Amino acid sequence: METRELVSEKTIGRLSLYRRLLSGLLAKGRQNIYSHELATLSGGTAPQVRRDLMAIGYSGSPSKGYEVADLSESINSFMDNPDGTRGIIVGAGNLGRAIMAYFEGRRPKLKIVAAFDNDPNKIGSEICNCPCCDMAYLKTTVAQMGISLGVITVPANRAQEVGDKLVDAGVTGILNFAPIRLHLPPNVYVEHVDLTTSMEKVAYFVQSNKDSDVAGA
Amino acid sequence: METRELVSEKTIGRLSLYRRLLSGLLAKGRQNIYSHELATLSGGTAPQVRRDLMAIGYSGSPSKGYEVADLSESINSFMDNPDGTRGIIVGAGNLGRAIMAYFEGRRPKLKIVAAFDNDPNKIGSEICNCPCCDMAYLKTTVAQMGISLGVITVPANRAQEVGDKLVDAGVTGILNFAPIRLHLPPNVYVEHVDLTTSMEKVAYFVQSNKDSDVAGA
DNA sequence: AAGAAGCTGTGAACTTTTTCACAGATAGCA
DNA sequence: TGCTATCTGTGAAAAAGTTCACAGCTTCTT
Repeated sequence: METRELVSEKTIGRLSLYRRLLSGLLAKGRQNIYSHELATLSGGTAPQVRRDLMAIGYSGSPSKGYEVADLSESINSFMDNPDGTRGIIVGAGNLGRAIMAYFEGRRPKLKIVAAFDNDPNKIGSEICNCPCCDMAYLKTTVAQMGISLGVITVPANRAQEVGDKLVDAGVTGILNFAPIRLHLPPNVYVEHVDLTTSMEKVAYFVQSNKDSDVAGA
Repeated sequence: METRELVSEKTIGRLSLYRRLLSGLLAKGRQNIYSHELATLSGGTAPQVRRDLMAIGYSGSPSKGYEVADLSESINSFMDNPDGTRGIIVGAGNLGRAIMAYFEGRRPKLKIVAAFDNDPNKIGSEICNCPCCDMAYLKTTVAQMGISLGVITVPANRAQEVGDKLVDAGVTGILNFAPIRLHLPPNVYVEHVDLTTSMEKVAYFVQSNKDSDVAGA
């Protein structure tokens, strides 16, 4: 009944990138684009782009390629919840506040509407146009505002507890920045953004470059 | 001559997680651990853990499993550059400063030693014990301090230019937080952390959960 | 001392993801 | 009109990553 579950996580990630690139092109007045051009912009390959668009049932035209505006709109309607998606963030420390600032106004259909923290100095203040609330109000806020997404930016030792509270409150998708893996029911989608691992991966591959002098472009 | 290039990027990522988990266990006085326990902690499977450790040539013992301290040390010596890895960050905005704070003192062999920005108000100041310098000094700093890693936290429209400057200065690994794909020579390792995509993926899978009520655990 | 239990290491099977390669389509041109 | 060039859509092949399943080892128990 739903084609949705059939589209892989990786494809979803790339579609998100494509539509962002397409927005940029659209702003520059670009009308059409070929798969190999989108591939270059997105750092992928042409067949991959075509496969990804095939996954959402989008068709281009031979020799004109894809229509930028139309494709962009198709990705939107495939990915966005028409009613919008509302999220909250738990942990209003440096990282939490930076992420709120980063996302503010980025997509019309996806908004962070409240922050939560347990620091009395933060509670009651406003961060990036969002109220910062006491954790005690998490469950009622989620229910009242129809929140489905939670962002976790608390320290590692509090992350599991916060994840449990979010799930208990009814959140079904979590973006976790804490450097541990959360244990949550399988119907909750969890995306781990592990900054330490990302950094250490780069450090590792830097080192291996150094060992073996690479020859040629 | 080097086993290093044979270990996949995914395995490196998991090793980074394993050693972090092992540090935690070590601090609690834990001595031994089985593959299935590490699997639970890391959100993977037991055979996967064993395969990953096989990749670095580490052997456990049947019925005792792996020695926590020894395994942790083995991963360190596999992943860390013995001379340490020094990095710089370009872009001292909200996100850049949050990331500096996040990494400060996290690993002895991996340090961010300087920040760069083009805002005159920031230049000359100190952020998380790092000097914030003018972009003009990037190249000489990289050379003088033996920097091999760069973190990009500038807006999308400046990211490619910053990437080019980093590579020109001699950096061979980049952690990019700007929401575009960088075009750089193939000998430079680039890790993209795309916060927008991560968020949009969660939003997408949240929505698809809602469509089809999941039955059972 | 011998059997039971439960682990690791790993070849082989399987699954997922990516890439290839080409039929079919469209537009431009002579 | 017919030829050429170049694109898309996609079956099939290849590659990458994961899981299975079991031989072999070690310890514990009786």
